[in-house]
Amino acid sequence: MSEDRLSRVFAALADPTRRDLVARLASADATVGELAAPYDVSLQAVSKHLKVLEDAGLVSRESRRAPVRLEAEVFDLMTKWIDRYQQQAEERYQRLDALLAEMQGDTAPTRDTSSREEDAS
Amino acid sequence: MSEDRLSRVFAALADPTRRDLVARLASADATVGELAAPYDVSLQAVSKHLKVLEDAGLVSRESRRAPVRLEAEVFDLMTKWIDRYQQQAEERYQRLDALLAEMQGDTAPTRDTSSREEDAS
DNA sequence: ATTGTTCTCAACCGTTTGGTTGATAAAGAC
DNA sequence: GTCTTTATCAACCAAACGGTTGAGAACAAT
Repeated sequence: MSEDRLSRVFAALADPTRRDLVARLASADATVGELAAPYDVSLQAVSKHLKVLEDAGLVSRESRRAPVRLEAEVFDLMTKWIDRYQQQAEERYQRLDALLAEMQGDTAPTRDTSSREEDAS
Repeated sequence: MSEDRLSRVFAALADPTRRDLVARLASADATVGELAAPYDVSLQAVSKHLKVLEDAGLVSRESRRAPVRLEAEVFDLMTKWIDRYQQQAEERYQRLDALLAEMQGDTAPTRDTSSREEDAS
């Protein structure tokens, strides 16, 4: 289930350190050690963070000490989800605005396509 | 810090139930009770979920029993973050491709065309 | 004012998370 | 080979999470 995958992606990015790792990997691949250097947590902690990112599919490596690479395709998963509901919500607002405009400018509200919506009192 | 806000937004969306709530609110406002109905968890659990969404700024209400409304602007925060690094990563790939192309068309074949990474810095 | 209904608060419980330290595996360097 | 560096595994800990139940607050209705 890719639903579960979305959960993992969002959860992975909910941590500031992990978001920073992603941000840095966007400009250059880097080894675990290099990535860990700037933070004041242990290397093990960063290694764990990378595992979370890897399990979410946001990051990959060819071998143990190889540089970590950002997996940009996963971003599409998120944007697809976001865009869908953002668009849907915006359409609703537009419909609502149209309805209000109609009610105000004209006293013949006969056909309102958004009939299931309660009247915004 | 709006950095912290991003964390809250991503964390909020990391839960499938909360994503579903957002999905449903994208098509229509709804009260807590209405929102809770389809799930087999307690109303209190859903109320908690809504609080998480509210703290993240994803959702709002005018009063206690008023219908919950989706706050679409927050999506921009995410897409802005995502787009930035996605774009950055893509640019890197393009630069890398260009580099490889140059190296191949140019002098000695440096053999091993699949040695993609590093040295791009 | 009393009654219902709707929602939130509080306390609790098991699991997950982000961190630690210490030991161990794996890859390069000599 | 041996040694050193690099990264992971394992066990542990405190805090946060997602759920429960029970009590109480807030609002609508009579």
